[in-house]
Amino acid sequence: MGKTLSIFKTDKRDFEGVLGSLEKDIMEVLWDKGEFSGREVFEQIKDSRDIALTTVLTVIERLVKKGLVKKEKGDSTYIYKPASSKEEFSKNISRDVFKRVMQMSSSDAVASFVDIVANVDPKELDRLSRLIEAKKKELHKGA
Amino acid sequence: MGKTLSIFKTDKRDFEGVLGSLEKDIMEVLWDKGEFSGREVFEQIKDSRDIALTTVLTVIERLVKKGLVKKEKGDSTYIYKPASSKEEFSKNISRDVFKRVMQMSSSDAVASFVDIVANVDPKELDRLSRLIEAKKKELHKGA
DNA sequence: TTGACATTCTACAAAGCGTAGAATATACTT
DNA sequence: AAGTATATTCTACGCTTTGTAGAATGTCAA
Repeated sequence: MGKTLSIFKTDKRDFEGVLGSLEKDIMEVLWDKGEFSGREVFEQIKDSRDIALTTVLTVIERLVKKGLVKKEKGDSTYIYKPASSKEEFSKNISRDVFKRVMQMSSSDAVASFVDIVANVDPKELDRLSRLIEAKKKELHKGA
Repeated sequence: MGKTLSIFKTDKRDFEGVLGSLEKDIMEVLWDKGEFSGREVFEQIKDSRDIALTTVLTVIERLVKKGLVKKEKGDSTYIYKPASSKEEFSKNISRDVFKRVMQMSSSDAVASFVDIVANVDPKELDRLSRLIEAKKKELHKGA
């Protein structure tokens, strides 16, 4: 099986084009520990990349502006926290992405999805079935 | 229900970040008719946007470089054709997107997917069930 | 006041896309 | 062959996003 198109700008980005690579690293740190000062984030990251403190701060501020990170006054420094858990974030992104892909072509999308699930995580197929059944019932009930 | 995050760069792009808006318009024209000269594409597009011929040509060339469009010598001009049908293209993109989202968090993704399908195109739920059953059998068979 | 650390500002480079004029090539017409 | 029209290619600019980071400014304690 050849690799699929490699046309994606998103190839070099994470979380479906929402985050750049440094942004993602920072979010991971924050998600991991819940909250951190700018310097602490820097300390966590500087081992894996050669980077300046101010670079990290700049990017954190951008994340704040984007609404992905909350900034709160701590004792002597500001502290930053993720605006939502990684799970919620992932879920939101999935929803968004799926919605758009479905609108592109729902039948193709559905077929592809099953293939991918089977490929990436076959165990999820059962869960998927159950979720569908549940959803159907919910719909019939006119929920 | 608020709208989901609006953080996506892809908000202003089409086909999941693969195409810009003009690129997309051009692909649509080509998908629609199968093939066209540069000028013809321009003719099709110029009504909906105020644009120069060379702009269209430039972008078509970029699409050629990306491998999305094929360029062939015609009689007096080159003609351009989509490298793949819109369906195939969509499918490839879906696969890619799904794969990445699944890798992000397969369980969250699966749950979101069912919601979205139910939302966007409930009829697809049944098809989805059938596809899953088929896939399961296929897997058991050790295909 | 002088550091030391925190925070903000300002700035640059690279990439991707929309944009399009300038330059060049090719061919048709007279 | 010269001239004109059309086709194709080149070159380039602006805007946006992200990574990058130094300079400037703020704050607090010794």
